[in-house]
Amino acid sequence: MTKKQLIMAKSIELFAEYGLEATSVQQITERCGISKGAFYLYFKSKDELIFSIIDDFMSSFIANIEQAVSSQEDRGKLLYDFLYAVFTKFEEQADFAKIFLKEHSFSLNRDLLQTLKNYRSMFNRLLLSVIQKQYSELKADMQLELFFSINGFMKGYSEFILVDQLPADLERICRAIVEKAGIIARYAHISSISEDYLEALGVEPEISKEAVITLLKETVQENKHDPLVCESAFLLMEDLEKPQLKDVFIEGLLNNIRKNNSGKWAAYMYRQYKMKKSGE
Amino acid sequence: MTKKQLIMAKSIELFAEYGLEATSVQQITERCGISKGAFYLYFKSKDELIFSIIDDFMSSFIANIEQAVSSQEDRGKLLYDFLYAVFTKFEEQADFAKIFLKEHSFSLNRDLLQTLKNYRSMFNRLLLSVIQKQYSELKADMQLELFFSINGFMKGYSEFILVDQLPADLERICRAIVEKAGIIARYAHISSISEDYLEALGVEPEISKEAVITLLKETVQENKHDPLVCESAFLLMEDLEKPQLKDVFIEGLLNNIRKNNSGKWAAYMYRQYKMKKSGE
DNA sequence: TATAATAATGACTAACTGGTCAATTGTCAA
DNA sequence: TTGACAATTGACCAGTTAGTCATTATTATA
Repeated sequence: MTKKQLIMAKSIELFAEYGLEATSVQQITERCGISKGAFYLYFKSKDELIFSIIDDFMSSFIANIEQAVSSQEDRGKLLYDFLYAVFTKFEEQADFAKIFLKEHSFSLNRDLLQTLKNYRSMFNRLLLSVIQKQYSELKADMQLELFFSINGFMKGYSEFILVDQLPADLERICRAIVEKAGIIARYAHISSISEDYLEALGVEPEISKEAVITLLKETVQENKHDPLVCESAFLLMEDLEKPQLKDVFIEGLLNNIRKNNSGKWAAYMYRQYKMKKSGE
Repeated sequence: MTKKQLIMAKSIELFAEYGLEATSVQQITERCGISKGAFYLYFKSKDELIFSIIDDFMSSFIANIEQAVSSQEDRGKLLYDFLYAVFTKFEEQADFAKIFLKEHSFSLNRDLLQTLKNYRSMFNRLLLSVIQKQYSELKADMQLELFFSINGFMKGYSEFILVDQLPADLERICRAIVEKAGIIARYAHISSISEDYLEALGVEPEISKEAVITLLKETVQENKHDPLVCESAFLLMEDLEKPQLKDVFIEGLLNNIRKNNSGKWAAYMYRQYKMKKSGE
């Protein structure tokens, strides 16, 4: 573990315990057993550290869910996989999830707020797409109802798992939520919120070709030793500049690079970029 | 508006915008147009201010809900009334609700945390009792499921109303939630969480006779001019010391004192105390 | 071993925090 | 107009914060 990773890991512990504001750089360096100066060798500021932590977690969070969902062929199991991916990650990274759950927006840097907003809308879009696939027979307004319901269930159970720290059977929780979603889809009729809100939910973030290439390059950096990943990434970059490969090949290449979080994230953003392109 | 109320009102605005920690006493006094010294004439410390704000809101919040629920004869409408009372209060006091929604626990005074926990469990008990009455045919484990579901719905919609600040039709939202609760009660079978958790949800706080009397005295203080309230409060105090009145009279006296928040709160705590007594 | 390059330190600064209190201002009865 | 009392002020204190930088320790290289 590099010193940078050490700082991030220990910071997450402290942030989860005391909060972002109330944790001082001093405390962080003490827990890491390094000097204050050393901290500033790895991060320009406390804000940058917070940004790194959130960005790190959220990108791998989104990428994980996306992978879980995209690898599920059976439409009837999509929501289950989605939920299971969410809760597993939450349980795995309980400390981070606590920060995320509790610290909503206050006193965060503007850029960070915007980034968080982007991630939230990515998450919303993922959940929405799951609902649209698994409950395709529903009208838009009732899909929105389902969205709110499932979101609520997730919030409630997250708090249960994280705050109360009680042992929970994730599979059972997911099955219970899926059951409830199913019966709501089947029997509910009253819509609570205008379906116009659907648009506001998952505002597409701007993704530039350059941003995707940067992500691919990072993936290459982190997988220097793995020729399969590197070659796949280079081919993908080429195809971004001059599209000629068939979709099936691209999907294969994307699967090749999904070896770690950085690769999963690059793959996710690649697809988003492509989808946006083809939509135009 | 007294200066104390002014400080509280302006503080709520600032806390909702920047958070409890990030708002300084300086900022508060500036917004109020008073000096720093003046602040400390009305509050011993910043902590005491925060405590006052939370205590003020929460006691009236709980008391309001309790009144709404206890005055509803039709069991089928209990949940609706409960939800409507919750959301109305949230919309009314959006700034406070934001604080409450966002600021979960970090770096708060121990006493304050305990107080918050007490209020939360009062809230939980209220919701549970509503569920137990309106869905009395359900087994305990499915009542717990309902509790989690409704809690989730409330969280989701609260965020929608407060954070996104969109115009919302409260009645429609409440009807939609009640419908979903009904559907879940009717068709759901998978329980996600052991029903043992029911006990942990609404741990009864300790209520002493003295505490209730103090509340009654405060009510008298705030309603000096109203002989009906004063007389009722005194009779209630007497009956606490030497119980002799029939329940129906006590209920009447309690209704008499429910003229303002302080009275509602005293009435709520009186009943809680009585219920605990009779349960022993 | 000697030298260059890199990593790490911790005393320091300037800004801000919650909280205090001697000094000032405002009020009102005599 | 005076004087007693209460209300109000803001300079001030001790403590903490994020962030800096001259100095020192460690490592790699020749």
